[in-house]
Amino acid sequence: MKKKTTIYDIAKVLGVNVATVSRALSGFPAISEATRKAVEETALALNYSPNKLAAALKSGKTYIIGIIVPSIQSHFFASIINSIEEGLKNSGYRVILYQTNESVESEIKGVKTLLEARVDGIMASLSLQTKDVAHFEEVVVQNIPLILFDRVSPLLDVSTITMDDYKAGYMAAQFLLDQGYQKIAFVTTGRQVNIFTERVRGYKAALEESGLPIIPEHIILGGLSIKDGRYAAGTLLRGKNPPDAIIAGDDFTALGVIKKLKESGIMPPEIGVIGFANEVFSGYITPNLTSIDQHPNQMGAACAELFLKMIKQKNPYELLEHTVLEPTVVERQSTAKK
Amino acid sequence: MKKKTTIYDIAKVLGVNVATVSRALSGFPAISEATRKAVEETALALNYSPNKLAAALKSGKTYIIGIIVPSIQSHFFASIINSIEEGLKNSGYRVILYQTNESVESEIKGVKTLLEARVDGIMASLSLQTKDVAHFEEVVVQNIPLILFDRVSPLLDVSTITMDDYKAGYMAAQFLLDQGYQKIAFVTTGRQVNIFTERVRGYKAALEESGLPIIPEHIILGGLSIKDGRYAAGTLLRGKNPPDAIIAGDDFTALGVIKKLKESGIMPPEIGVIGFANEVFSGYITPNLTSIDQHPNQMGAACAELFLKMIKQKNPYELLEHTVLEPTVVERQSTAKK
DNA sequence: TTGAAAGCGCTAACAT
DNA sequence: ATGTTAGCGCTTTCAA
Repeated sequence: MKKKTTIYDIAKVLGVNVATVSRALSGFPAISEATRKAVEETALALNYSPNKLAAALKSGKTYIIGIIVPSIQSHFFASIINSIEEGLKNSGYRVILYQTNESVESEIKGVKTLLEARVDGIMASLSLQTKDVAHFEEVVVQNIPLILFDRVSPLLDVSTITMDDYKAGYMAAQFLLDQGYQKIAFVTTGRQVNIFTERVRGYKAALEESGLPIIPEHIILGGLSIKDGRYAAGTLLRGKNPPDAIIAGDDFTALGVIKKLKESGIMPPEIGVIGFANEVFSGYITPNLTSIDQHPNQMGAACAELFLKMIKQKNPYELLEHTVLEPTVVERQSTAKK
Repeated sequence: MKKKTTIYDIAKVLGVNVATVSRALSGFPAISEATRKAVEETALALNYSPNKLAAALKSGKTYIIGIIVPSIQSHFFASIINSIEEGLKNSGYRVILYQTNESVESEIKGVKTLLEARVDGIMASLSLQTKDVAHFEEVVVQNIPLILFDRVSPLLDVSTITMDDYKAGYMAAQFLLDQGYQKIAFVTTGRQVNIFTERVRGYKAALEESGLPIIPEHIILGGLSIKDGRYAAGTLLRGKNPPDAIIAGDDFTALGVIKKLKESGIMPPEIGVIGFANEVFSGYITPNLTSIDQHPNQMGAACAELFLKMIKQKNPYELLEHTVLEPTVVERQSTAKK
């Protein structure tokens, strides 16, 4: 292993002090132009690459921020991560990812790992399993900026970036009502996660406002997946009071619902179907799926912006923001009731 | 900012030496059970969190490996990353991601960043823009394990994990021929990237073996995207010798092709369509898209395994492996010629 | 403008 | 089994 060049090597070559080299390299103002130039040239000649570890150890800043997400495979989270990176690009911050795969244990491990790596900040979206959030408290105690996005917890007194999920649920139901549908079912997860419970709340509110009854059999709390969607659709069709429209907790579930409907000889929009997340494929399946867009890019950009604001203050927690983004209905064929 | 607990604090409390604490914490064998227990308890009581930075600075090992990919948004790369993480999970290695967004400058910056972070290894898939790979040479010079996957370069003498892209192209064409298609077009990118050129080579070989002519107008070298697919399909349909089947460089492009065909009143498999990557949506669009599966999970697992092998040797480059994975045709409706 | 020197928190010889 | 001690490569006072 070739020994790496350090500032000592540069200092020795030039016959100056390491401190001078350090200053020259880090853009310290009180340095003669000649020295700076000489240092830079020598650094290049010796193929010098600064050891950020040492700098971080000394300065206490790693310029790394950690992102904890349930899964990187989902287009929603991948887009958020993309936008966070984009928003942080010019600030010198790099990003480490940690996937929880919807497991709390993994999430706990992730927080620990990031803390040990001495990241300068953490952005997290909670796993479906997460109920207790004690593992995040250490982040706050250490005064490290923590931002929760999308899946947040009221138990944590930190800044958040979320969707207005109540409104999203309301919008989905109202949109179907406006199209003329009357018996609207909701297929989602039973997990007590705010984004999902809020959507159901919004859905119920829309029905009530229209004077429609809330039918318990129309709310199916299973899982979220293509398979769960198919299963739930089957249950609804066999029920004694089949719906004329179905809201699915995400687009994958909606896909399963559509599959089952088509197999049963029903082609949406005969029964209306609407999903959440506006995945890539949603515009291309048959029929195209109407979906609630949750604007992951806005969410990621907001995370980055907020983080940069937080680190500018002496105490990051001086500032507590709760940004709520507005969902949008992306209208397509699956709800085009004539 | 609360001052963090260090091993010195633990040592002071217990009246032992820091080295003892360090040993107890890192599972050094020659330590009395009593001491180990006392140290562990005190560590817990003081809410100790090891500073990996300091450990890394001293030991020269960060236990972080960097992954450079063109984009995390693609299901293909997301799956690979997932599998790498999975394969590394129990070895203590963590993963930093760097996205190039298909830009060389970004790739160069990524290599520099990872080197500065003193990662213990780098796994990379080249951007479409990348021709010169000098920026990766420094990694090899520093004797840091470098593995190239999927999009590799012959200019770099490192281990690789790739698909047999020649075979993939051959399989796609042969599969269509077996279905009875005769005039097969290929829509892909003109970039001189091995995976794409190899596929075209395989495609040509299959045609030749069947005694079919290679028609230059049937090979469209534009870009890879839904838009590019639509455009290329339009060009092919308007040509004086329209094809009866189209191979698209990826599933998104295939999606564009299908869209254009449907708009022109042609429903595949009337004209056969086949894509690459077997994206999530491919099984759900209408008609379902036949696609060449590139087994990203196998690729990620192979990367992780190879990396672990490399670091086990004194000289990581003592071992040079070139693993080539086999593609698979996932047959669906878009090629079901009767 | 530059130099000297003290650490950041940990590990790993080398001693005992 | 445990203690001593010298760094890892850098930043950052304090002096000059």
